[in-house]
Amino acid sequence: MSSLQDVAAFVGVSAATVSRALNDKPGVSTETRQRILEAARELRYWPNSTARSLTTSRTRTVLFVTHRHKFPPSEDPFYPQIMRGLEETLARDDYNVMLVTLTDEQLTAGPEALPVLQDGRADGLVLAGPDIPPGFVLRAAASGLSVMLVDNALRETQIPAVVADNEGGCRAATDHLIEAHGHRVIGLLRGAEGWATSEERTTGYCSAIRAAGLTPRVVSVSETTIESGFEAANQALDAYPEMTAAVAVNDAMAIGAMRAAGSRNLRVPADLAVVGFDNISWAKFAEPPLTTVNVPTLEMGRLAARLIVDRIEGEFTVASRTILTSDLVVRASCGCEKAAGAPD
Amino acid sequence: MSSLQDVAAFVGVSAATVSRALNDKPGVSTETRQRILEAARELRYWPNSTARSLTTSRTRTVLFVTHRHKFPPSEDPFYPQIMRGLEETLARDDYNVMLVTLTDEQLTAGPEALPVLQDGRADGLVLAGPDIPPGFVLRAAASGLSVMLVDNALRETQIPAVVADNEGGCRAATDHLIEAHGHRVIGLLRGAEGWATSEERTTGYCSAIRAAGLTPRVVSVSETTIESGFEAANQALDAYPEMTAAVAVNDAMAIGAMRAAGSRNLRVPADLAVVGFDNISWAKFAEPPLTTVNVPTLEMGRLAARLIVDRIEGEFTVASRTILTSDLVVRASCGCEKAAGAPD
DNA sequence: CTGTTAGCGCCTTCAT
DNA sequence: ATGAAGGCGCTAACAG
Repeated sequence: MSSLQDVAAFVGVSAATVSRALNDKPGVSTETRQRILEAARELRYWPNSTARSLTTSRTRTVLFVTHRHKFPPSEDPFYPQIMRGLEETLARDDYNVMLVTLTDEQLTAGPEALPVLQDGRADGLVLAGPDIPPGFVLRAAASGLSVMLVDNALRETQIPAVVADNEGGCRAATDHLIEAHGHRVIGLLRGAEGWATSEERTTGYCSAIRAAGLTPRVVSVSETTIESGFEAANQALDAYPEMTAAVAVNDAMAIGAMRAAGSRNLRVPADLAVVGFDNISWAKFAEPPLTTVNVPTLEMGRLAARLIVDRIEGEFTVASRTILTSDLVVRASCGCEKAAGAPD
Repeated sequence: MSSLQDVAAFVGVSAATVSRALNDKPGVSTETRQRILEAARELRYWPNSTARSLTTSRTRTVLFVTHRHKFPPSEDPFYPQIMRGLEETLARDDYNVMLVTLTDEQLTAGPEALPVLQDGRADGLVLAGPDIPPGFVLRAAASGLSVMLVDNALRETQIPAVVADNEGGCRAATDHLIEAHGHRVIGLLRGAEGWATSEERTTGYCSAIRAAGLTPRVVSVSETTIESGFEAANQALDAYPEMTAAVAVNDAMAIGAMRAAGSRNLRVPADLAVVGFDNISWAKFAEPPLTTVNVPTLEMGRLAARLIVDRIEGEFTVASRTILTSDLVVRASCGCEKAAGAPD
């Protein structure tokens, strides 16, 4: 590999001049600049990023940090998709993404204990997912690195975040069951308390329910998997026999709920309408196809990329919390018609 | 951030001694080593990875390179999962993974045109997916970086690869249709020619078919998506009206085939048995649940991690091609019984 | 406009 | 067992 020195020697100028020419800095005559560019091409010169980082103390690297179990999240490319959006957009600005998945222990030990966050390898962190402890986020932000949250938010802080409109999306889904299908007894199947997204979705459900003069019926279980959806639906059906519809806080739970209905010989949507949240990849292949709320994962990643680059490069950013709209995707599990046959 | 110098000054020794102590090199008395370690902890010292890389010319970074459309592959976390396995295992050896997704243009332009492959940012590349052009692979390997292939292989080269047993898996699937269910007219739905994995799966199908004294009936379409599976199945059903079973080279095509059957009022598996390949996450939620061949994606990533670290660190590695077994996952779409109800 | 000097933080001879 | 010196490849400050 040839170095800056090689190019300088080749052209017969100093290294400083080559550096200036290659970095589009002023102070080089058009002619020598030309000769330098040609020489660089000829010698197949590429600036060594390590050396550059050492002097500039910028790595043009962003860490995509998630809880290890989230990547891939049990069964769906939710976070991978965010990462892809991130990578795609960062690449345009010549930034790179590094994947960092953290165990529970590492998450509780905190950012100080992680070499990769301390050794100057990265300029910024994108912390993805509601299961990154607030303490971790705060201490990471205090460490001098630029920090962004995605699919998570810390109220009462200035840490910028990109989130889906969980509340609005869940309200829309619940409204749809009430208004388009006339349901009056609608359960909410949710996971553990404490995660921002779950709380927000619950709020959306409750607000739609209350606005229609109905009673909220919430069942909480400890996780948000297919299995726990199965369990939560059974609990709900036992507790509220007159229930005709269920809103699940995510698609995995919704799938579980549909399985639970099936195991009780209830037809979906005739006997029990079900809607989910996330619009994961296989929601459309569920039987019946799942009505759900879309979360624009790719967009979240893209936006996070722009925002973190702005922060790293010291640009002024106003918004500290960006909410992306989450639209209802109507399929068949809510009771709407849906042509079978060809894929959509 | 404190530097090596700071620690040295604090303890009252030279930087060289601190370096030796921290890197477990001989030539430091047990006592000073102790004092240095304590000082480092106290000052919250972390070696700066950039500076270290500059002197050692090692970055402890591996690039995970895929075609951009593969990540996430159309709808399933196949490559994300490989990447996760890679990351998980690399992390144990203090290596990091960077995600690089390449467009068609970048793939044809070749590795020389990609700064990230030329600027000394990484020690090695894991090239994932059959759609990385051979030329790209060869030139990457010639560039001095350590290279590994995953879910792809280049015959007649020494480039190490980790692949699933595509041939054996597809043979097993086809055998199952013949032996367990007595099918005699079995179609193969495949995508474009040229990709190693597709070719190998086709070979497995053909060998099973021939071993049973049957005739291969292959339908090739240009892609391997749900849509193209729909199309291929329709073509096959038109061409071979007596066909009672279909093997698809991947699960997406299998899902498409089941939809095609449905649109012709054929029941799966009664009128048309279908098996897929990959065991993607939603295969088990298909209706009926899809019988398919599992590909151990996590394991592929883990193994790739070990092998590339060995290569980077100059260890001797014998195998240039590692084949991981791919087992048949029997569900209902092949005609076997499968209890409905609770998730599996 | 161009060159010289210095230094980023670390590792590695070579001396002592 | 320890220290001094040099250099990895690049950028930045200061001269000219």
